[in-house]
Amino acid sequence: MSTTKKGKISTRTQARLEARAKIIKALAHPSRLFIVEELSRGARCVNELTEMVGVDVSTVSRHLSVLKTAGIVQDNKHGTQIYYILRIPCILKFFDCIESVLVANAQAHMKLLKTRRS
Amino acid sequence: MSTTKKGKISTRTQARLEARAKIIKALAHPSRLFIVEELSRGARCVNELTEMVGVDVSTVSRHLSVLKTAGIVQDNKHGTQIYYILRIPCILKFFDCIESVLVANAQAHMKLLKTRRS
DNA sequence: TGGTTATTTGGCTATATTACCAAATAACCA
DNA sequence: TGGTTATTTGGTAATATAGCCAAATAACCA
Repeated sequence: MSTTKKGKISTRTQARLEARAKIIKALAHPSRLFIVEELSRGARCVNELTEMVGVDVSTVSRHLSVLKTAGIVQDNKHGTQIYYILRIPCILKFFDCIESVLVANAQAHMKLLKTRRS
Repeated sequence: MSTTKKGKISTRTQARLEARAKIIKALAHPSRLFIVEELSRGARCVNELTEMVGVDVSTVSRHLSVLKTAGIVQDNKHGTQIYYILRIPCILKFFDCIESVLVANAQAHMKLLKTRRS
């Protein structure tokens, strides 16, 4: 038996955590969240996304590359355009959970305001 | 009606994306993922977590502060110790989705190896 | 009060991330 | 082939993040 039970993090666990963190980090940017949401509605090419996101096309390309490296999106060459699609649609459910953090934060904030008043 | 439908991102949407990204970013670190998982088993004080994570206590304290600012954990003073607890337990389900990205990545890798061989 | 333990914060360095512009590459059309 | 459009990549600057050590704070005990 190796080190488990309250001890330091095992190498195996460490690797698992790093792998997960990489994927989460790939999602941790407003523009990339937008891209993922948009792709959930269907394939989009770099140009289309660029117009919507409103930053330089090279920046959008880099964001897409981050998502692709993480395995979240996949590209599809079609003539001179490259269409991106979501590879893991379940990523969207994930957002519900994030939303619940936001709701809780908002509630806590309200409560704080009320307390202050009394 | 304001700008929706294919146009650039609205200010409102932008704000929503930024709020979400902040929370996701707070989770995007191996040590913080570990902390969240550990807290899902029950309250832990900074010292306990520090022993497990294996970095300086000041670093763990900073990680906890990131999670707290994001609204993911909550602290509970108890004598000279401060116990942290998960504020949003659903955060854990979230990991299943991340896991499915990892599985898909592994499968793609396998497939690639097979293709190379033929 | 003075000492001890738990935790946070300031200051610093190293590294990573994001954005832009300009240039390179790729695919198509005339 | 030369031109045009779509996309990626190199280079660079600004900012953010993660880690450590040392010092500050807080709570307890003798």
